[in-house]
Amino acid sequence: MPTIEDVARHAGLSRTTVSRVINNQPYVCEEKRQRVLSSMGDLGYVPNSSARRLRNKKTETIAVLLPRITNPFFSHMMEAMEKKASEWGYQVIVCQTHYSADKEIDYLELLRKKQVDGLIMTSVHNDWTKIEEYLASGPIVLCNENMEEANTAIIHIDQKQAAYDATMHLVEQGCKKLAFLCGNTESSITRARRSGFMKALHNRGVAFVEHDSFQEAMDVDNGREILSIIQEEDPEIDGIFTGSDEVAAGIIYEAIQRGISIPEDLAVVGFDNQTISMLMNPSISTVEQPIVDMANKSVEVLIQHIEQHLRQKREEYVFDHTLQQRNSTMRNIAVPM
Amino acid sequence: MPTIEDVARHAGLSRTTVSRVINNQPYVCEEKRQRVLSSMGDLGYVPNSSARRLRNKKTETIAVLLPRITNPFFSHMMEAMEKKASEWGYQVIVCQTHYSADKEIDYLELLRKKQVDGLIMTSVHNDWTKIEEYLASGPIVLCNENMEEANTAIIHIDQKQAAYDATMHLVEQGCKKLAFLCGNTESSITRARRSGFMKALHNRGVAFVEHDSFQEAMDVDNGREILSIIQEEDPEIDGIFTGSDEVAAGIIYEAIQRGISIPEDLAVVGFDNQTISMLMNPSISTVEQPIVDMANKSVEVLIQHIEQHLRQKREEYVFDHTLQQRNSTMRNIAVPM
DNA sequence: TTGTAAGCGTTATCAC
DNA sequence: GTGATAACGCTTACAA
Repeated sequence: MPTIEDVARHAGLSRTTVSRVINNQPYVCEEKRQRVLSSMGDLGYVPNSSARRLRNKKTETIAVLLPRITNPFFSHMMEAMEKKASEWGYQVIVCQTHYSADKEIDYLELLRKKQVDGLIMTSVHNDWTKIEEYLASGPIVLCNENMEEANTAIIHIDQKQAAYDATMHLVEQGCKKLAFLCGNTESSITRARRSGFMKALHNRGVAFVEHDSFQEAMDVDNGREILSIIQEEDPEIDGIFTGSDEVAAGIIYEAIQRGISIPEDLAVVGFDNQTISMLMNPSISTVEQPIVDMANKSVEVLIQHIEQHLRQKREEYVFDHTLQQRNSTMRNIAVPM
Repeated sequence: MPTIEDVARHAGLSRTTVSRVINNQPYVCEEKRQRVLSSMGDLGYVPNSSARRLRNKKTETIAVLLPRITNPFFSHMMEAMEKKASEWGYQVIVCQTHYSADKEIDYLELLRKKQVDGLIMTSVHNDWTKIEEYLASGPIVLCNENMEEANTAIIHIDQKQAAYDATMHLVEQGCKKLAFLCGNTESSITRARRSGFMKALHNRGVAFVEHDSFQEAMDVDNGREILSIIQEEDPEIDGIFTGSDEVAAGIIYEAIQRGISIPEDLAVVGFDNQTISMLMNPSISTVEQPIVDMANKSVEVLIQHIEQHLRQKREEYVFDHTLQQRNSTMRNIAVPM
């Protein structure tokens, strides 16, 4: 592979001049500019990324941490983030934590090694005090989680209000005994949603059920298992708040197998308005989040922080959610499927 | 940020010795090794990735090209690839081509810039002769596509046989007039599947329909539109081969809206055995590919090529597929849902 | 407008 | 065992 030195020699000029041409800098006359350009062409020269990164102290790369890319919520986040980053000339490294605090730390280390200029976390599995240490090495943006103590940019919806809205909807449809499901037990999201759920119940005096296995509800299989448990242990439950459309889909699938009718016997509300929520039969009522807008904002804020060396300052962006009412909850009013 | 120089000074030793400790090299006595280790701890030293990349001429990073990460087929590929790469200590850059040949070239350039050590393509939008030029800069593995001319490692299933199997299944269920849908028109996959589809028809003398809009069928919305077109233009079609479960789901969704009964009026077969194919009601018959195995193999082969400097040699790995028969096609025999 | 030379933070070579 | 020193390929003062 030819280096800048080779190009300079071939063009009969100095490395400096070649460098100026590469970087579109002024102070190089048109004739020499052309000579450099044609030498670059002749030799098939391409600037070496590693050398530039070392010299310029920037990588033009960001890392995006998420649990698993197969979860549609996160793949939609990633799609938008990669697209936006690419527009700004940044590369994106995928970092799947698989819900592990240790893996999360491994990926945060990318910041200290200077392998990335900045990092977006869409899920959090360590305490903020632990994560905060990494802010010294580069900017971190939280997208989705809202940690109260976090002194950095955070992008999210009002999870408490969203859960409240969804739960109130179940209550209004006449549910008398509700179950609350969530993913990662200790996340800020779960705490906020639980609090919104409880608030809605409190207002109406409806009963609810806690169960250990309702604490790790992430995917279709979890949803199926949970419906089985509910049938065995507490068949009186007639309404379920789930934290994801996949879990809701699993519940509905299993309910159909067992001849339980949705929404009459059991109303179910999902989260995220994924394609599956529209496709299921019955379709799934769900809370819609503006995923693409949130993703775009996260990347913009991160790149701004990178380029302006901002850090250690809380900066909050709250996006709006909307409740999509569909057939998995609508008991009173007939809704065209 | 402290450098190796700072650590050396703090420990009262040379950079060389510190470097030896960092890289677990021999010829450093235990006492000094400890002194270095504790200096590193005191200063919070972390080796700078850019400097290492320049010096060692390797990035320990690979790029994975795919159309869109939200497509479940590709997100499952990516999940497995990132996991496997991570086990080997490699980072993964996501490169979404959005079906564009130009974007594909932009990402191939990562190889020439030495920003990645190697690259996996899961879809191809340029001619092989164009892509081949990049082999000079680093290894490329094709996972999913099978280009006949490609002199590199390729991992795939027998798409022709898979399409043949799926089509024969439709024929055996009594379909008299079939439609063939596919994604990217000019891909090797489409060519192979079309040829398998035709072979099955040829054997049985069944009719089939071509239509321009059947050529860009990638997602749920495309599926819905296509069913509308079929209803208007050729309602006699009673069996559809789709290249993806999402398209099949869209077709089924729209068919239900219109009161068309599946599989009696219309049998539909999907591809990939995604979650959606099990969840839909009726469930979708589909061709299963061993995505995770293919992804793992691709990463292993790529890393082997990187570390052993192999290149320019055709090397083919063909994986087995299986047809999952479900309710979207099973007319004769009742299958428990 | 152009070129010389220093240095980004590592690691490999070679001498001690 | 240990330590100077010279790269790796690039950019940027500073000089000319």
